[in-house]
Amino acid sequence: MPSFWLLKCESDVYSIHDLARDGRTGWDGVRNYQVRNFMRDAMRPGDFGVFYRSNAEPPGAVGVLKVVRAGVADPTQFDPNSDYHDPKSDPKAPTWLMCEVEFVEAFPKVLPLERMRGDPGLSEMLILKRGNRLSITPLTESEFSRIGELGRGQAQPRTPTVIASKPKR
DNA sequence: GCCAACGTTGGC
DNA sequence: GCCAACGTTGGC
Repeated sequence: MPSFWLLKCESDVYSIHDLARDGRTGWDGVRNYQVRNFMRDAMRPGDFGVFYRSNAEPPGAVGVLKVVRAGVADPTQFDPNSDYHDPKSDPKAPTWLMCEVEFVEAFPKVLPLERMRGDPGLSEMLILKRGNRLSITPLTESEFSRIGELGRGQAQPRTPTVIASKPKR
């Protein structure tokens, strides 16, 4: 039984189109202990994730990815030229982990954060809670599938919209 | 560019 | 181990 995740990335750093092009990438640069522990203790190959873009106009969900490896040592911590270099980290016991993900799909257009905020099925989603800044958060299966429906534009309206028109004479 | 929220750091 | 100061995130 897979788990489901929402992975945030600033869109000018790495986009869903970059992932579509690369096919597979290391989700590196995580420097938060809680998120590291998610990747170490709970994330497993075969899990699915929503790719979420932050610091973008509009912010929102842009596609789906699949976890192929989890809890892998993040090489950027040992790279003195990287913004994520951590000189205190011991190569024999790396402080920071990453996961590897592969492209699954890009939504035809971004599903804006604002749209997700308005959806009753997503009201408990952590990303919508005030002050939540974790770059990876768990999703329930129903949140994951709802985001997929909305993102693909296949969601049924809750109340059928009838366009009233005057009969032509 | 503002600012609320949160994590981290470091003096004591 | 407390907690003030500081840095970062990220929506708006």
